[in-house]
Amino acid sequence: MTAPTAYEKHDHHQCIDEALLAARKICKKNGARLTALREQVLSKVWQSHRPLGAYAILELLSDEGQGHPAPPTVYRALDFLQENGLVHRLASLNAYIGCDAPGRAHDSQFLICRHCQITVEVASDSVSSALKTCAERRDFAILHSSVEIVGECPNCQQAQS
Amino acid sequence: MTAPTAYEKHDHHQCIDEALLAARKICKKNGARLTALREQVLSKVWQSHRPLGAYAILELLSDEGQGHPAPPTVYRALDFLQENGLVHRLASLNAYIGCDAPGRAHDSQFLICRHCQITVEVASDSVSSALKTCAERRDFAILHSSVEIVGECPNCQQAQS
DNA sequence: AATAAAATGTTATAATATTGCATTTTATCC
DNA sequence: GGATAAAATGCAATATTATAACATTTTATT
Ligand SMILES: [Zn+2]
Ligand SMILES: [Zn+2]
Ligand SMILES: [Zn+2]
Ligand SMILES: [Zn+2]
Repeated sequence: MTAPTAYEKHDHHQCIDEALLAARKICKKNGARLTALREQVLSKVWQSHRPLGAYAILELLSDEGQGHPAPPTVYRALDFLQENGLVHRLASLNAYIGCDAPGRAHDSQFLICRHCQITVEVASDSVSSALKTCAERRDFAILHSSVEIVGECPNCQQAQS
Repeated sequence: MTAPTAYEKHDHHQCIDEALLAARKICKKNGARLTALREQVLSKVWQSHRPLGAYAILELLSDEGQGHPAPPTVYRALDFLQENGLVHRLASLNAYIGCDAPGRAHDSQFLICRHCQITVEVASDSVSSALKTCAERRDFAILHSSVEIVGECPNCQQAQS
């Protein structure tokens, strides 16, 4: 099994299902409580491979008839999901996306298509080690790092020409 | 002459002066108008090696008795400065910092001390090329990229122990 | 000097995020 | 099982960051 690359057509329900399964497993291991609300937020985040803003998630929850939750509800769920490595926040977009490799410690590296917004998480060892070397050279102790690369995905480049 | 490393004690007035001089030169070359207001904003941004929020800049301008400018005033100046490569925006902090190498095209790479907030811009070729390779491998066309590494600067690490 | 373009001033408002406190749900202890 | 504590959620208000829309002023061009 190869992971779907997001750009390609794929059975996206599988992405959501896998994400939820992985999340349950990880939370169990961490002794963290993946409540119904948190699962709902996580599945909204996974509804596409595009980053989603907190207020967009809020609307989706409303639409689903879960009452009309207030912002803190969503932000708290997102905080929980981030703490448990299940979602990442993309600072340049004020938006959130499901983590592709939850459970493994890793920094945050993304390719973001400015056209279609499809965003893929990458886990480049050479990027990571370049960052590490760069920091070490300056005696800087890394706590966490984030890489956000904005550009055009293969599909959108083709559509252009 | 070696560039001050921000962590070390240095004559910071020189940083500000150099930044202003460089800015004038670049704007002249670009046919861009570095107005009094824009210079004021740029020097506020350079008042420390710490990223500064738009509203903080606004306050500094007020304190200086330039009247009480409104947010758009500052945001417009910051937009101008960014377009001309004189400041960078740090998305993870919603804050702005003077560019260390204006004039040369480069992506945005920073080491941010979460303790003292001192932030240094780095220009690591190995990071840049790792990013490039990583994107190419996925047929992703980079428009721009940003790297924000959060951790502890050498000074704050020492103070710890 | 007349005109157009660019920059700034001003007011209002949008978008994102947090604080503080009440209530409910879940876990823990006896 | 019932009492207690801890965690999660609901909810109202508000803080923070950023932009839109339009009037006025300044600067450049003719
Ligand atoms: Zn998918
Ligand atoms: Zn695309
Ligand atoms: Zn300095
Ligand atoms: Zn520090």
